[in-house]
Amino acid sequence: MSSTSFSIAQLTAEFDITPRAIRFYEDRGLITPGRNGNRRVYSPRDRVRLKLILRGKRLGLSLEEIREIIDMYDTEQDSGQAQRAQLDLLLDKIRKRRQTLMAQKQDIDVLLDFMDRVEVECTEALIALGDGGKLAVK
DNA sequence: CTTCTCACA
DNA sequence: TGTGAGAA
Repeated sequence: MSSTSFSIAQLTAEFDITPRAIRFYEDRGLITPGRNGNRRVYSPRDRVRLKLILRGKRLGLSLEEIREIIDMYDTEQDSGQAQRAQLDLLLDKIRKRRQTLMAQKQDIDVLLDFMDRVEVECTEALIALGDGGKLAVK
């Protein structure tokens, strides 16, 4: 049954990432696959964790933040409270991430406006120089 | 195919 | 946060 364990190649194919990225996550302590000799063996649980890692990345979370969250996923055997704690943490991460994004969006809008003004200034300066260079296309 | 290490943006 | 190279 290939359903009980996966090779690193199977995982890279399924999630479209490199073997090195997967080993990197392991190095960072996000996943701890077993070993068959020196080959890594990934359990269904490892696969789920990998999926969670990728989802966290999409949300723009750091590997450290992702680790905090999915580590609770294990502690959740006692369901209930732990489940709640994990969800609360993820919610908190998402809200902070949103704040950061909003601030960046604000900075971008300000920069875009500034560029509009500088562009106009440049164009006017060019015209003042005596010729609308661009417009005089032969 | 997979492993590891060193170096590097 | 990963990648590339090179050796085993």
